[in-house]
Amino acid sequence: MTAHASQGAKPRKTPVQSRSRVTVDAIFEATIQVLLSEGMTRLTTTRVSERAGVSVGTMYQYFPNKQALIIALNARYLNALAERVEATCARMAGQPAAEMVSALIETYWTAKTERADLTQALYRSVAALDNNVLMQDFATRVGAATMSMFRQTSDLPPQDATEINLTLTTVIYGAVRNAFERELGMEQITALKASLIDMCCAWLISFQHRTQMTA
Amino acid sequence: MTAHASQGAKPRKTPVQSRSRVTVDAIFEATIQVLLSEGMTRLTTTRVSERAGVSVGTMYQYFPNKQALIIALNARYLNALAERVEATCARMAGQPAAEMVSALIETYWTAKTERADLTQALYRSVAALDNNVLMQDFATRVGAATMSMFRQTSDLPPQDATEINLTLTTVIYGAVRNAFERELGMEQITALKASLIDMCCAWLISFQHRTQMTA
DNA sequence: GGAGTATATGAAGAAAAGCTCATATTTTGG
DNA sequence: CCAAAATATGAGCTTTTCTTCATATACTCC
Repeated sequence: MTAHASQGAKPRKTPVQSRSRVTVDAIFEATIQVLLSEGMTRLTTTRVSERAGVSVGTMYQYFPNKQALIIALNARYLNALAERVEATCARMAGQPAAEMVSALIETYWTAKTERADLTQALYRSVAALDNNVLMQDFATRVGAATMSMFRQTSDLPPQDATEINLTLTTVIYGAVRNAFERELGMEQITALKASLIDMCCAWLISFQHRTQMTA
Repeated sequence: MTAHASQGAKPRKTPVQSRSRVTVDAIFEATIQVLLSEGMTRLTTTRVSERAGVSVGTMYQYFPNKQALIIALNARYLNALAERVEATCARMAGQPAAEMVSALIETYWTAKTERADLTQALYRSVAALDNNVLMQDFATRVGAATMSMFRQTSDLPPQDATEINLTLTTVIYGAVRNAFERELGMEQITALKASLIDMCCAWLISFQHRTQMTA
């Protein structure tokens, strides 16, 4: 992974001592705080390092530029999210499709809700990036996990897994994100989640009916 | 200066002569082009005015700052989109809910697909804005139109209109956006649209069943 | 303890972007 | 045709931001 480093997106140095690991963590934390309090446009290297309690030079020792910092932060977050989704997928293997959908939405929703402000801040920070391999990679990685899960339902033909996977993931990720962008009250959010689950399940059932007919 | 407009988001001057209207249009067009060719981070007042073939000063005569320009551009786009959705809603009043959903998705989808690159560029440009009343206003406006439409279905109880409206709009807008963010091939896009319509309809049917039972 | 490596510092140069204003040109209306 | 209003200009001032580098401090391990 040291080779192609497309746009200087790689860390300059990798921390080896414990204090530097602390430093890098502090920088990430500071980035989040600045993102939340000042917004993406006012996020500068100086502000971040100030907040982190380190000098600008230190920051540049680990991140070759601002973009790399944002990318790294998002990569970190997306990685954690992917791990959780993967865990859910593994856990639900072999279950009925409706259970899978429900668990998937629950996982995704919870991960986003835990820190709603951060979720939104990160959404915006990635959008500010011109290049966007991150989301693409995330989609591929998580797509593989859900795909393998849907192939192992107890109540759906495996040959439909591709269509099911594409549709469900698109709808779920999209709806969740949109739900966050509107600023809704708690009751609406909760109702929305329930409806989303219902909707996905209703579609799956209609799917089963169709395949039964053709069978 | 006039009364301190909220965040300087208002146009400084409103064009009255025809040549100035041409100028403003050119600025909007240039903004789009720069957005597409250079991306949001490299979009600067200088670059935009250069592309528009006017001087920077001229730009600042109509837009007090860069943010105002982006806001105005998006407002313009969202207004056009809202009008189309409103037209569809008006046209579909009294029809079966499934027809409504289908028409709504079709309208939204077409509007986005017509200029997919622009759609994506605008998504990013708004996201880069720290403050975001635009989307909120759009959601409210379009929400009113769809709400009124769903209240007039031939096959659904009007008291469920609120839940139906919130759920469907969230799912549709979210899914459409997500579909654009992944870079999918034509066949996948088409399949996705069909599935989305199916899914919404399946949910509506399940909804009808439930309300029939309680009735 | 000391040589060598890792990490931290922050003043300062360079680049970029935002924005203004004094001046010039065009249009309008009487 | 002329004065007032509208519109256009763009050099250049200001502010912000990025980034580097020479130097200093801390750690590791023999």
